[in-house]
Amino acid sequence: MSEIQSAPPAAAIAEADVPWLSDDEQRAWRAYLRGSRALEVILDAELQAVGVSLAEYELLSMLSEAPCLTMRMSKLADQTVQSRSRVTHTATRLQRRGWVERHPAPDDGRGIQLHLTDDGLAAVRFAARVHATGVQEHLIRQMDPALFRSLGDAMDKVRTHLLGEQPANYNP
Amino acid sequence: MSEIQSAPPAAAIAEADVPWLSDDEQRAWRAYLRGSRALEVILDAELQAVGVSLAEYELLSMLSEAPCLTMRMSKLADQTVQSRSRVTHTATRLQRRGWVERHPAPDDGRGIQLHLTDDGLAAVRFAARVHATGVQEHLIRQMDPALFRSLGDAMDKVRTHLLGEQPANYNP
DNA sequence: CAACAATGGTTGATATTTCAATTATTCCCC
DNA sequence: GGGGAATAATTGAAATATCAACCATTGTTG
Repeated sequence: MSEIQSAPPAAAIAEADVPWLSDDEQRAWRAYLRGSRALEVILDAELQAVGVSLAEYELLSMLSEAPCLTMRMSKLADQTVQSRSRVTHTATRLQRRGWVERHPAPDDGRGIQLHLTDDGLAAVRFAARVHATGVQEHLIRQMDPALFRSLGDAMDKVRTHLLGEQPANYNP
Repeated sequence: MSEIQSAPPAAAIAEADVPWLSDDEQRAWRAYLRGSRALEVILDAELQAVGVSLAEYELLSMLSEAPCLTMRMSKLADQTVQSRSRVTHTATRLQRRGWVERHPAPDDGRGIQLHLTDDGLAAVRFAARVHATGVQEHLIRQMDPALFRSLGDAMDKVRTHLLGEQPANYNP
């Protein structure tokens, strides 16, 4: 984010051989940064109000959709774009609440399968309603469907670029 | 995020009186979640590599554009969508590095003006190049200009909804 | 002008995240 | 089959973020 635009220091202009952002790009990027931050803040707060953080919810939600309510730690980390370490810690906390269990992976001695318990399923079902409502209200309702589709397309390109080809709802 | 789609538990379907997400919405929302997370991760990592976190960079960058390189703590918090407490802590760390100074606000006895030092300005100028390059590479280059504009528009609507009317580059 | 609410900012305890090892297992390949 | 590289997950310490309580000042109201 260049400080050059609103207070151009003579020295800095000379070295403009790197792709600065144009005014329009700058504006769009700022809107993105602030909007996405605010969105995450409110969705997290709404979930916290019912006792789950957004990060926790994402894990639980992935699990709830997985076959047998079970998924490997590393896949969970990949799909939620969280570090392995973070998933480990979060899983430990969820386990303390009795929402998940750890089981050794049958096929790979190094692996752990995280399994959603009945209590966990109940919790995530409840949270899912809160979350879906929030997404509708704060994101989808704020624009017409075409624009929302564009948003999805745009972010899908970013996702693909950074994370590779798997589609948004890939499971195996 | 409803678990209903890929593993519909009979019980949950009955209580469908809340706005679940449609398949398309779900896909777009997932793309957004993962894409935005991945984007933040990489932009943060690129900045960390030159010694600044994204959160720190945002503060420094705002300061660098402000008149007299100076801004009130609370405005900084508002504009970066961070809590006041967080801004306080971050400012303290930046101060330890000699990048910002605190001065009492002339007009309001409660207020503090954060001022960017010369070292801070140098640091943010350097970081800005890294950041702008990352935004170009990972976001802008990944889509055609029209789509990027749509992205900006979409997030601007979200921002307005959640944060109010101020435009993305409002200063006073 | 006295009370009292609201604002601006800080503080410190607590919770979470990151980071750099560490362990165990599997994969590869000679 | 043995040795080393890669992968899966965990650990604990350090960095950072959140939360609630707090102090000082300002604004408001009667």
